[in-house]
Parts: sequence; structure tokens; C-alpha cells
Amino acid sequence: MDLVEIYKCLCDRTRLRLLHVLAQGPVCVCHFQEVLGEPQVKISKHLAYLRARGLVECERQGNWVVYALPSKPSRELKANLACLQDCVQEHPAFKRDLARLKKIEPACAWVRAGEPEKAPGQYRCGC
Amino acid sequence: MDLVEIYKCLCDRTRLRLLHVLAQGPVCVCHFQEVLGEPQVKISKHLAYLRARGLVECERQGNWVVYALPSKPSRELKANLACLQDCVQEHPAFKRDLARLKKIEPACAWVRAGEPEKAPGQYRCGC
DNA sequence: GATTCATATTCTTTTAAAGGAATATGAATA
DNA sequence: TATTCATATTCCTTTAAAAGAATATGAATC
Repeated sequence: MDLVEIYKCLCDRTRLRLLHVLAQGPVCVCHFQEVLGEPQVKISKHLAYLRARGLVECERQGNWVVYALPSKPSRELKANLACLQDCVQEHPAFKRDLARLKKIEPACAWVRAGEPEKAPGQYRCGC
Repeated sequence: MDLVEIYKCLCDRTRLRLLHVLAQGPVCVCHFQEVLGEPQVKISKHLAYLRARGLVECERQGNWVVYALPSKPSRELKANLACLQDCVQEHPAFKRDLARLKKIEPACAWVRAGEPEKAPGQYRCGC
């Protein structure tokens, strides 16, 4: 994984927010929409961008697709993700994302555990 | 200084090399040309890019312009520059730059000390 | 004052990326 | 099997960045 490619992934605010949220654990796309308050296309395309460059992995669980940080991140990626977390701690916008994530935490827990059928709602995954 | 802007500065290989070299101390443009082996326009434009975003500062010394990392870097910048140094240690291309820098070290020392007139050569700054 | 040197800027072409609208895919339900 | 939902992809327009060629600037020398 090339260092420049990592930085290219990091030089967009939406992608920074996605990666920052992902540091908390796996998240499905609809939760991202809820947490970031951004349209589906935008979220999906930025996730695709990150996926194509190995910064995230994903797994389909029925109707949902759950994204996560790579299980075996390179040294460079690990260092930069840690740096990002450090840099962003104070920024209100990023803290707000985490607050919104906490609100939907219960639903997330099911999805993370690979049991989306237990999530509330019918078709929905609880967002 | 915006975090995204910092990452935009970091997502180009030439700029990474410039910043990596600058971590050793102030360097003038002609030394950069020597060390990176890249054409003058390229070096100058990337330095302008970094300068416009506050990632480097510069000072004219007679005919030469000496660039340096900012004297008071933001927390974010400091963290990312440290991370960069860490990530790049093993990469041959970056190590090669430092090796070439060492070769012209004597000339650099004069320039850094603000006494370019002591540098060898007539019009030249020793590159 | 003309020249020489180091550096910066302008101009142009090419390429990548962002964003939105519309549509496609693939799984689950009815 | 038709529908519904979550997500992805395509198409389009706009904007930013990279690179090289040519030229400009500003300081020092002759």
C-alpha cells in the first residue's frame, strides 16, 4: 500500500469522517448516512474509493453492507489512522459524529455481531 | 490550518520528499533540485503550493531562497510531519534523498547559517 | 546599465476527483 | 414473480491539480 495513496484517501473531509467513525468498530452504510447526514450516493462513492485502495473492507449481511477497517493494516496505515484520531479529537464536527453514532449504538451492535435480523424494524437495520 | 489541507499537501510524492528533506533543516531551492533530481519548475511550484498553505516558510538570502518548516507548526502539522518521518524511514527513495543531502551538507551549512557568501562557487551556492 | 544567476509565474494541456441525478444490482419479502 | 429495501454504478458537469515550455522577477556582478 502506497503512502501517497493513503494521503489521497485522507484529503477529503467526508472520507476523514468515515474513517474516524470506523475506528469505533464496523458500521453499515445506512448508519453512515445517519451519522454523517450526507446523501447515500456520496457515502457510497467515498466508501468505494476507500475500498478500492484497501483502506476499508466490507462484508454483505443480507441487505446491508458492513464496512470495517482492514483486519491487517499496514504499518503506514496504522500510523496514519492513529495520527488522524489524535488530530481530530478536539474538532466539534468529528465529536458530533461520534455522538450520533452512540445514539444508534444498539442497532449497530446487532449488525456488528453479524445478527442483523435481530435489529429493530422490518426491512430496516435500525437506523 | 485545516487538516484536510494538510493531507492535500501530503498526497503528492514530490511534496513528501520536500517535507522529508526539510525535517533535516532549512534548504535552498537549488539544493532541492540537486537532492530530488527534479526540474526547477516542478520544485518551485510544489514549494509554492506548500507555502500557500502554511506548511513551509521561506526567506530570501541574496540570490537564494531558503525554505524551512514553520517555526510554530500547529499541533496537527507537527503530528503529521512526525508520522511522515516514521512512515518513510524504510523507503529507499527517501533514504536516497537524505544521502544526497549529506553530500552537499557543507554548502548547506553556510546557507543555513545565513552566510551564503561563504559558500563555494561564485554566483553559485555550492550545489 | 547590461548580463548572469536563482527562483517564480503564466500559459496550456491533460488527468483526477467531487457532486448530483438517474439507474442498476442483489437480497429479502409479500 | 413482483415489489421493496439497501447499496452500487453510470453518466454528466465542474473544479483542482500536475507537468512542461516559455517568460518574468529580483538580486548580484561586470
